[in-house]
Amino acid sequence: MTDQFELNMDEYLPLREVVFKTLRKAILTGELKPGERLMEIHLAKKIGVSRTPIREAIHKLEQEGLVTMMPRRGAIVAEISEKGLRDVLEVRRALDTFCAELACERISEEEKEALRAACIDFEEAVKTGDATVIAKADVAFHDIIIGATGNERMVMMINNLAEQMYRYRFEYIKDVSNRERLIKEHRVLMDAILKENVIGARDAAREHIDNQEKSILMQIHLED
Amino acid sequence: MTDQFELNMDEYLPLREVVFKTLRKAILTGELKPGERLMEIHLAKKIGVSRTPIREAIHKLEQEGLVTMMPRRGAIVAEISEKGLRDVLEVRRALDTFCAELACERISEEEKEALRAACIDFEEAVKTGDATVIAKADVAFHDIIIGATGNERMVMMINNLAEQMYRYRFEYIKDVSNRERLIKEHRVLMDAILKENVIGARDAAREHIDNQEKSILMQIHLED
DNA sequence: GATGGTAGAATTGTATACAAAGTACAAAAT
DNA sequence: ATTTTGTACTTTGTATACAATTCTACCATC
Repeated sequence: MTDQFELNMDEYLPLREVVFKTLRKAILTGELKPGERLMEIHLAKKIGVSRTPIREAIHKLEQEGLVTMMPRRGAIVAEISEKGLRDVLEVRRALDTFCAELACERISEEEKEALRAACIDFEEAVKTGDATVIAKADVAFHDIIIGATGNERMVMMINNLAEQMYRYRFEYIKDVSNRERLIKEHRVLMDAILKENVIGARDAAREHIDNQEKSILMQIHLED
Repeated sequence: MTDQFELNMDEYLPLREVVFKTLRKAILTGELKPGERLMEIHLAKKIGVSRTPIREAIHKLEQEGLVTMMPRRGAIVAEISEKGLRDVLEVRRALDTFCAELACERISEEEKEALRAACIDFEEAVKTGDATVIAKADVAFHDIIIGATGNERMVMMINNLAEQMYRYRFEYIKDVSNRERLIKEHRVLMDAILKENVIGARDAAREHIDNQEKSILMQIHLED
């Protein structure tokens, strides 16, 4: 009587989506480096499809801000300037602090429980020392807060902004010296939200982004 | 000695862009109504191009949130729910208040002058009574404030959010009873920014969006 | 040596062809 | 009368062909 026949009838994914995900991953992991050209025929041959889905995927990546297109001369992996990063972080600061406020007002009991669990998961992840695991746990923690706003548009927009910074964020997490601070910041943010302390949550969220910005900008400057 | 040779070397626009703009305008003006199907062959014949640029334009519209696609069954003009509108407005509230704050801190003398001019232009536009003219002057006024932040990403994101609501916003402006209030709100917001009164600017921006939300939601409910 | 022009290759933009899936509707079955 | 099913017709997804533009390299000219 249950939906036991809910077997995945919807396993179809257009090739353009497959290609899109493939290329996005390649960009976010650094396999495709900023400035590198994306040539349709080459990618088509490499991935084993025709040019059409490649083009559609590249256009989607352009909309996401991960590639830059110039008419009649193709696409390159987007180069993000320091100014661009600052801009992204500035928007995130506005949205994340707002999310923290909203979360205080709207978070449900289930979400509170999930938040506690995610906070502990994050601390466990730090213990493993694996940056990939830590990054995932970090994303999960923040997703709960953002999701607690109940605002799907907000979720989409913040996810997109986060994507822009994925590479730098990952480097930030790899830096062991940041990890204890991250744990502390998560705790402060969580406690404020659990107590529905709006001002405390907002301040904690701002502090969290500020520190992220400092580290990322420092790291960028080191790269020269 | 000026840039008098800046002649439009870049008059080339890919067909996909032309089609995109055409369709977007049709959606925003209500010529294509929410729920209406966008069929590639029909549009191709109507506009006089092949399916390829049509497809690319539709995909772009999907990314902008103006159309909804279902794999293998095509695209429809996006239907925006009341919840969706509330969500958009909520994000705008966060961003617009933040922009107002930033504008106080960063606005240049030239931008202050432009803001004064735009405010007067808006009042003049209201006198004409033409909703299209008013809407344009309104957009110009807000564009100066957003632009004063110097954050290009912010500009892009707010523009996209504004686009989602264009139809409703337009109805709002058409309602004569709102116009005097709009003038007053613009004045209050401008004065706060010119005086670099951060708190006043933020409050004025919030009030501005709150009133917009009230009117738009009321209008939606009337439509039933 | 620098400049400019030209042929050819490479690449993107657009159109079209073909395959696969979805839709609509009428005839048949219950 | 309602549901099922078969079939013709649309429509989308992908591949490929062709056109237009840009890039590259080389040669001629100054």
